[in-house]
Amino acid sequence: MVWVAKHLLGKIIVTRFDGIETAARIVETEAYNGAVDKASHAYNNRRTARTEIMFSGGGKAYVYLCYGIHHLFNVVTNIEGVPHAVLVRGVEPLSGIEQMLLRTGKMKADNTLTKGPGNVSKALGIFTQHSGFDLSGEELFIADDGKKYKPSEIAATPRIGVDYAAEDALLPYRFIVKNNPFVSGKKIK
DNA sequence: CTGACGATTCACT
DNA sequence: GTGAATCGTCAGC
Repeated sequence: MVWVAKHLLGKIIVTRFDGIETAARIVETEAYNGAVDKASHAYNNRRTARTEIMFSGGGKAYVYLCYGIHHLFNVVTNIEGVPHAVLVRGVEPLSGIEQMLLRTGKMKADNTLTKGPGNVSKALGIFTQHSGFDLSGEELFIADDGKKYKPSEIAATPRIGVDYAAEDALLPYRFIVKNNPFVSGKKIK
């Protein structure tokens, strides 16, 4: 379901935790192609307590704690039993920016506020406890205001930070909005 | 139960 | 450019 990652560009992530609403438009995603993708946690249908959420069917959040510090937010995209997910790597703040500054401890709303998967989750207030949340619920969901990016505004590139996945790291499963300051990946790894 | 390590970020050289 | 921070998850004993 790689096309879903492309389709998610321009959609809006809305969170309503503790009565506070924040919203941000998705400008960068990465697809994780389940059983046949070495970069996926569910590679070879590896089924554990953590990856169980990806097997439970699409429309749910999968949040994973990485390096003991960063919470990475994914959207589960396939049918029950097929562990496909899309990682949100970059968003553009729309509302609740004051709250995002509070959560991240930043003073200014510059492009580092929601650039990179760890910052996205932090700014939106998403943590591992939200893993498994249904995205059609009231606290955490995907909205669509009709914004569409033209094909010429979108680029597909290899994924970032998954070099350990060998040849699968070269697959063009990362989708970005060209020239958007909230797209990550300036650094080379 | 124990040890190794990661879908990253940030401070420092 | 390099390396530390930091802890849940998973494989192995």
